[in-house]
Order: sequence, then C-alpha cells, then structure tokens
Amino acid sequence: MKFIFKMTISEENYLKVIYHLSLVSPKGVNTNAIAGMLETKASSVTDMLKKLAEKDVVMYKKYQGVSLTNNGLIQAKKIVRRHRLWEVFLVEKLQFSWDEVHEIAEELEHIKSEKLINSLDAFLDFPAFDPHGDPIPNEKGEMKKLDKQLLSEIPINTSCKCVGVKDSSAEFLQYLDKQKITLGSEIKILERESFDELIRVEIDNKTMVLSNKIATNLYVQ
Amino acid sequence: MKFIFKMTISEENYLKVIYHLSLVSPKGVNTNAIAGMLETKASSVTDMLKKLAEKDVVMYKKYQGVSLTNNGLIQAKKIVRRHRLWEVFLVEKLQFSWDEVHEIAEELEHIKSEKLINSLDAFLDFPAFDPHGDPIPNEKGEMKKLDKQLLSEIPINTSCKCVGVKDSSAEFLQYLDKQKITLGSEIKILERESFDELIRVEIDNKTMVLSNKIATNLYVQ
DNA sequence: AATAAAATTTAGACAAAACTAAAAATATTT
DNA sequence: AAATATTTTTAGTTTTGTCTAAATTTTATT
Repeated sequence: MKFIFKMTISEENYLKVIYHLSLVSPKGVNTNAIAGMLETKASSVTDMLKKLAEKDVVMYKKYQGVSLTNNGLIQAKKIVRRHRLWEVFLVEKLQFSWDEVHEIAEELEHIKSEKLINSLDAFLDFPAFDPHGDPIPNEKGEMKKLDKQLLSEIPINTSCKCVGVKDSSAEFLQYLDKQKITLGSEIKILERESFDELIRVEIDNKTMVLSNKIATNLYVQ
Repeated sequence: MKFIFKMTISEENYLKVIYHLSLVSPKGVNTNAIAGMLETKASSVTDMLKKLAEKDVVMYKKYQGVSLTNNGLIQAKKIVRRHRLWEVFLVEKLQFSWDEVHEIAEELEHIKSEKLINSLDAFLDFPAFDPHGDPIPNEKGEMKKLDKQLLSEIPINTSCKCVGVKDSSAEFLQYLDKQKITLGSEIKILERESFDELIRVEIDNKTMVLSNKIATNLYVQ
C-alpha cells in the first residue's frame, strides 16, 4: 500500500512538467528545464524537488536531475488525463476551438474528484485522443500510442493524414485554422525544395505551400 | 470605470460567504459568522476583511461588521453563478445526485473564464435554478425569485409543490431521497400534530409522516 | 453606571511557494 | 589538467493566508 499525499496545485504543476520532460529525456530531467517550462527560477525548482522527493513522487539526487517514481508517474498521468478530457469537453460540448482550450484546461485539471473525471470520461464516450491528437490515459493510466511521424519526415508523393500537432500554441493552431488544416486532413507531399525547405502539398484536394516550421510541427500517419 | 482586481480562491470564498450571510443579515455581517462558515479563526477573517476593503469589494468599519460594495456584489454573484451552473451540469449531464454536487462545485466555481461559464450556461439551456432550487444569476447578475414558503408554514388541506431546500447538506438530501421527495413533488398537508409537531402529508399520492425538522427545511409553492 | 461577557482586533509567528544573490558542483574549453 | 562557463544549490527574504495569545471594543448583566 502506497501513501498517496494530497498534492497542491503547485506540486501538481511540477509533476506534470516533469512528466512531459521525462518523455523527452528519460534519464533525468534538468532543474533548468523545469524552471523554463514553469516560468520560475531554478532555485524555486530545487526547493520543490526536495518536497516532491519527501512525498515520494520523484527520485531526486542533488545535481543529478530528477525522475518520477512509479507513484509519481501514476499521479502525473491522472493530471494529464484530467487536462485532456476537459479539452475534449470544451471542444466537443462547448464549441471551443482547439487553440482556446489549453489555458482553461490548465485550471480544470486540478479538480481532483475521481468520480467527476470518470463520469466526464463516460459522458465524452471515452475519447482516446484530445483535440490536438495527444493520447488520453484511461482510468488505469493506459493510453493508445499512434505511430505518428512528423510531416517533415514523409517522402515525396506519399499520402498521409494529419493526426496531431507537436506545437500546440494558440498561434500555431490559429495558423493551421487559417490554412484549413485540421486533424483528419489528407495530405500528399508533392514537392520538396531543399534550398529553402518549403514543401508543396495537396491538402484535402487543394495544393498549397508549407514552411519547414509547419512541417516539423505536424504529426501525420 | 471600476478597477476589478483579480481575486484569489481564498478571497473568492470570503466574498461568497459574505454574500450568503448578507442575504440573512443585510445590515452588516459579523466577523464570527464568517469565521464559522469558513471554519477559520476570527483573526484571520479580520485580516482578510482589510484586504477585501482595500480591493473595494467590501465596506469594512472596525467592529461594525462588513457588507459588500456594488463591485463586490457583482463578483459574488459571478461566483454563485459559476457554482450553481456547475451543479446543474453535474446533475443533468454527468448523472450526479443532488447530494454529491456541492463539494465539487466548490472547486469548479473558481475557474474564471467568462467564455467558459457562458458557454456552459448555453449548453445547459440557461437554467434558472440549480438542483436544490436555488436561483442562478444570469450573465447580467439577474435571478428569478420564486415566492416560496417553508412547508412548515403551509395551512392544513392545502396542496403545494416542492421547489427547493433550505438545508442542502448531503445528509438532508439523502434523507429526502429515501423518502422519495424531490423537486417537483406534490405535497398535500393532511394533518398537523401540535404536540410533537409531526405532520401527515400526501406526497405524490402516498401518505407519510414528516418531522418538523423536514418541514422547516423544505421550500414549497 | 459599573462590571462581566462576548466579539473583534492587534501583534507576532509560521508554512508554502516564490524570489535574489552568493556559493558550490558539474561540464566544457583550452 | 587547469581555467572558464554553466548549472544547481544554499541562504536569506518576501508574500499570502493562516494561527495563537493578548489587548481592545462592544454588548449584556447586574
């Protein structure tokens, strides 16, 4: 039996950020990286890491970076689950656009009733992905993994389907909206210009030109 | 143009409690009453009242109690609106029972996006009352007022309809559930026993006996 | 009206979570 | 390997919201 301490909002935010950073650097997350994500100072991060280590949600060795314990991983996934389910709710039920949901979900994700979140999950019909194509952990913490690739890695003359975004900032999402690119859009690479890295594509039967910046932030399958 | 300061969760909780207490004692709310509702100490309340006065949401004179400014009233009503709309959501959409929603709504009420709350309002079809029969302020802060009475004030042989509860504690609500009394139940007073204050009633065509404690906490019309 | 009781406020302290500035450890260059 | 740069931690403050205990004001009682 594991002791599950009650987490403050601040602690949950750290846990979530450590979780996201762990996916990129699984051998240990840097203090500075965490500070960057949370827009706080490294010294504040150090303080919090000690506290989280006390609570047994992270493994922390001075100067050696930090990683989640099993306990911490479970809790982090719950936060991610809540965040993404609320995003689905906002888009599907309240007609928000995909660029508006992140900030609000950042608040909603800290409401901790298990019954609330499982009922919401059922109400939404157990979605496997959020509005940006990111997987939603189920009640047990399991999530579907798409073997998606970046659009920039797709060879010429191949067709693929947009399944997610890497950058989910409002600016990027709004830009995609303007270009009429959404999850599910069919994309065919027509031509790749090695000089300036622009690519000519056909999206939902309309040809257009995309920058490398777009192509390296769109996941396709 | 009024300065609207951003409220912390704690400040919002004070504001909400002062609002509820003002409805009962409009000439000024006591420090101790606030402390009681918030399960905190009177000295903490004094500290907070000073801060709220600074922010121009309450009128506070030492030793004289406190009342909401117009500005404070607007903000308090927004919190109440959010609380009650979320309660409707939980009951109508997520199948919660009316005794389970209060605690969760206490958390949800602090999520401040105007767009969120107005979209939720529309999604729920602009409900005028929450699951306990309490009125929900609309976007402008207006609310419908039922001229309800307590069941204990209804004369013999009169028929009325249950429209709300005064006590909305889980225990009371669960007791009502057990007695199959809900909002909308038709109640006819058959007999009133002055000795022990029990009343015999017919509720939805079933006769039963209710205690005074029930009768003084049920609103009817 | 004086005294007792109750309510309220002040003063001083604490914990959480942040900060700044300085010190220490690690990593990178030369 | 020494010197330098970068990263991380420590030490000491600050702010918010709470607390206890003492002092003060108001209200109630004799």
